[in-house]
Amino acid sequence: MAQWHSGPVGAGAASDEPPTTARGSGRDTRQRRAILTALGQTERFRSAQEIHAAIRQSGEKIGLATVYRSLKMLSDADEVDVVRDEAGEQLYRRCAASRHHHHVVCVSCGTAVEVESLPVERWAARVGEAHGYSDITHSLEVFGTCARCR
Amino acid sequence: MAQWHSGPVGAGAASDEPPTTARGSGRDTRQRRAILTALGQTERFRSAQEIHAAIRQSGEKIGLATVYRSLKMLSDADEVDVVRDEAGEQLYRRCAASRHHHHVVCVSCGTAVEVESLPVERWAARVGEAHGYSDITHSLEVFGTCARCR
DNA sequence: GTAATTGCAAAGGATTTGCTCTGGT
DNA sequence: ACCAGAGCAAATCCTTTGCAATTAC
Repeated sequence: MAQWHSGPVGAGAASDEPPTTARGSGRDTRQRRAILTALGQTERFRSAQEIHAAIRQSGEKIGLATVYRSLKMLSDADEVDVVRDEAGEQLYRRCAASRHHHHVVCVSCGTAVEVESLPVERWAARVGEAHGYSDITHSLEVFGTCARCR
Repeated sequence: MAQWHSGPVGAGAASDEPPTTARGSGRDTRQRRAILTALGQTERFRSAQEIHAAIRQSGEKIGLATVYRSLKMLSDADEVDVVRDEAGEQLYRRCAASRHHHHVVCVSCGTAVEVESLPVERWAARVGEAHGYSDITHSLEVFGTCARCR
């Protein structure tokens, strides 16, 4: 119940290796690989359930809880970005940038592009402090309809 | 399941009358008045459950579903602003401004101040369009610890 | 009188968790 | 061997809904 926000949602991690490599995130299991592969196959933000369904359709057998647990680990490790759709559902996507950034997300298909803006970052910090707040963070996402969905 | 964002969360409505007046939002019932009164008593963002508890503690009898339904109507009518905390729970607050605006929210107590920024609005529109998206909207909230909670 | 509102309680839906089993190292 | 990780089902938790009983107008 009403626990307050403690940090910005979303960040990212760079990746040179094939998306099927697990790296620092725990053991190298078949399921973990399947999830990383699935994440690497699209630039769309998808829900845990969609990702789970996609993996199953590819023939892999995997439990929903495993998908949730893995996505949690990956997001905690900043290896995937997370946004919430209007319904409050969490959506995941693998990001290229490792630095702080935001997204322009298609409201129709979830396809997103990464963007950054120093001016906005500064604006948030300045406004927060100007009102007497400290430890300023912010959440920001831009939504719209992408060219393909128009 | 993954329904995409369709509009910005939060707006507001002006109010000259006492916060206990219902105005255009449906019938004037005891419960509706209690909710508006509760909303008028704080500038903190609170969950439907917290508001429900607050009303009950004040002696009024009211059902949780009624609180949810009323808050939904009020937010649809832009009479209350809504934000989501980190857990995805929806939090409500009555806002003074009727124009589009954002908030600096205390991560500890939920107290918020309204802010606006044309530069950021423009930035969002420009960036979205620059990437080929149309019908641009955005969600933005600034978080921090307020002076009283420091 | 009539339609909007309320109140429960049940239903929903996303996410988490308990616990045992399996497989990586 | 050891223990992280996987499976599955049950449990959470916020929020919505069905439906009969009320109540505003």
